Amino acid sequence: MGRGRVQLKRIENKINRQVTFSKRRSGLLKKAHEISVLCDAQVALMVFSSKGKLFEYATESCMERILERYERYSFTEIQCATDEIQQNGNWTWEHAKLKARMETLQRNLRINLWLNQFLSFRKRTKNCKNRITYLQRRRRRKLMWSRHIGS
Amino acid sequence: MGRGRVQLKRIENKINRQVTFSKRRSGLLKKAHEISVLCDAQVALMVFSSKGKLFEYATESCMERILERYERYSFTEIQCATDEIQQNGNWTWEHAKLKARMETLQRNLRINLWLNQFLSFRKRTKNCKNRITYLQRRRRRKLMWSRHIGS
DNA sequence: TAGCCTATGTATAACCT
DNA sequence: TAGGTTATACATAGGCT
Repeated sequence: MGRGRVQLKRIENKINRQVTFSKRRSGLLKKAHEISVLCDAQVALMVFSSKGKLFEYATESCMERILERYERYSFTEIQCATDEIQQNGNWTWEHAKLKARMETLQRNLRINLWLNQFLSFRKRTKNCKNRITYLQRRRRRKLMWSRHIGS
Repeated sequence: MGRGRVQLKRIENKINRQVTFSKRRSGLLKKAHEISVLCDAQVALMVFSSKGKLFEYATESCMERILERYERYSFTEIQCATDEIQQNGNWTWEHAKLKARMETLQRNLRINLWLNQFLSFRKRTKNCKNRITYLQRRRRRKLMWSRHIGS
């Protein structure tokens, strides 16, 4: 598009690549939005630049719900695949695929576990801080009380 | 595009909507692929039709890795947000956002746990079946051996 | 449902600011 | 780095099969 045909290969000039990325990214997000509105579809789009910056679009700006839907979909797929394996005993064929998927899900689970640990750690830290503040306050109160009595 | 300008609103005619969806979907996937190649970007795209069918594109056809990256990114975001909360104590402002994110992640965790339980159940079932087959075979061997001795 | 055709609207490459 | 301009290439609406 534009002046001259484009070869479908990495743009070597860094500046051109950055400019093209910026322009095409906005085009892509626009098109994603259009199809979601025109055709009543749910769309989730994630774009990581080569520098690792994230740009995202999601229908009704609810990425989580769509990702969850994707996971459910994948889950159902695995269930079907496994049922198939059970039925026709074609274990070796689906094995690699299933194994790969499982590993990914276990990785995700690990990440989620991290997150939970992290959050509970934060919570504990916060509680701890609150506790300290409470104790300090109580001590101060006591001190003031004793002074009050003393006076 | 094409003959006549398009209003950005849901196409009411069901057949037109389906046709447009099909055409625009392929266009969107193509553009996603192009930006990923030209600009060295990682792209993950999920499109659910109004009927609930999933179409997806991912750079190097590895959706899992990109989703994982997204999760890591979100994780870092939460970490930053939480750090911010810790620093300036602006708890109430970020609380709702954080809580929503957490709920989603807990839901995802639950799904992952289900999946693991499901898969280990399948494995046990399979092991159990193998055990039965093994016992049947041993019994048969024994029987044949006793017949062999008897003859 | 998918594929081809063609007029037309859009996106965008190269360039400039 | 972002925003504006313009010539082109591309995408696609509506029609037909």
